[in-house]
Amino acid sequence: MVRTPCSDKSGLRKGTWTPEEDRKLTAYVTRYGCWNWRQLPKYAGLARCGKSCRLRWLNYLRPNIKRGNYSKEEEETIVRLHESLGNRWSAIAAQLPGRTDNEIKNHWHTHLKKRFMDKQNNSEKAVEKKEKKLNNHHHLVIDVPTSPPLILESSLSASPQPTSSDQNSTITKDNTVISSKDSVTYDHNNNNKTSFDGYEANSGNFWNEPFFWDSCNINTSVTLDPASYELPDFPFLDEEISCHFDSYDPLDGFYF
DNA sequence: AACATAAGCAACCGCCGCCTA
DNA sequence: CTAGGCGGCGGTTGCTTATGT
Repeated sequence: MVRTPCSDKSGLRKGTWTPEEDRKLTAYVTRYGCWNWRQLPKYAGLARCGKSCRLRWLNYLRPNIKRGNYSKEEEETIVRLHESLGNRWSAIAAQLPGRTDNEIKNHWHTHLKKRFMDKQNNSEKAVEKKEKKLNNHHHLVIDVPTSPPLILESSLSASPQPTSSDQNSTITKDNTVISSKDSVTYDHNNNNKTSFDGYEANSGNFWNEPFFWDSCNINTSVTLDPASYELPDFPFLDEEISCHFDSYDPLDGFYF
């Protein structure tokens, strides 16, 4: 799944995230939290808009993200919740730990919707049949179910196809996401190759100092364990701001 | 083998509601 | 009360890969 990297008029990058950008964002958010998404890319050395960073973190980089095939139970939950909540994907995602609203939305549109509609159609046809039959027998009152049954056939997950996420990336035991399909290669033995416009544009303050992973050992994959980083002090020694991060939630990876 | 079409999914866009000054 | 900033959300797009002809 590779999008051609591009940038908009303001010089902000768009499109697929590179491993380098992932590392920068992961390192920054795990260390300092998401105190302000709009400002964050500037401090993290990313030429991305805040929304893009937020989306990337929430959907792919944050810890405890569950990738890969959906279990039958998960699919049943999605269908059941969608019936009661509609397209409120965030509310549905809240009931499925590790799954993101975007992923659930995609899964619904590509897999579950069709099955659900088929079932609904079959159900409606069955009702029509029943209706016809009853009408033929001159019955006046017809009991029409308002919604199709939510029982999923066992065949739905009988031969699950690996998702592209499965095929293209793996998460190791230490929460390391390894992508084999990234369009941008990064030479970790030569960090100079990855000089970054947004980063270079700033000078004379914190962000024209060599970015912190230049001097720390980060392996070639995106590591999500904050403990594996050696990060610098908070970039701005403003007590007002840094006091917000005096506690760290290891589950969410945020400082509060 | 070459082309066309469908499927899958990461990422963007724009709207909305909340919060604060 | 109001306007602006921000985050969150859902719809949509566009690119790659898989499958069919």
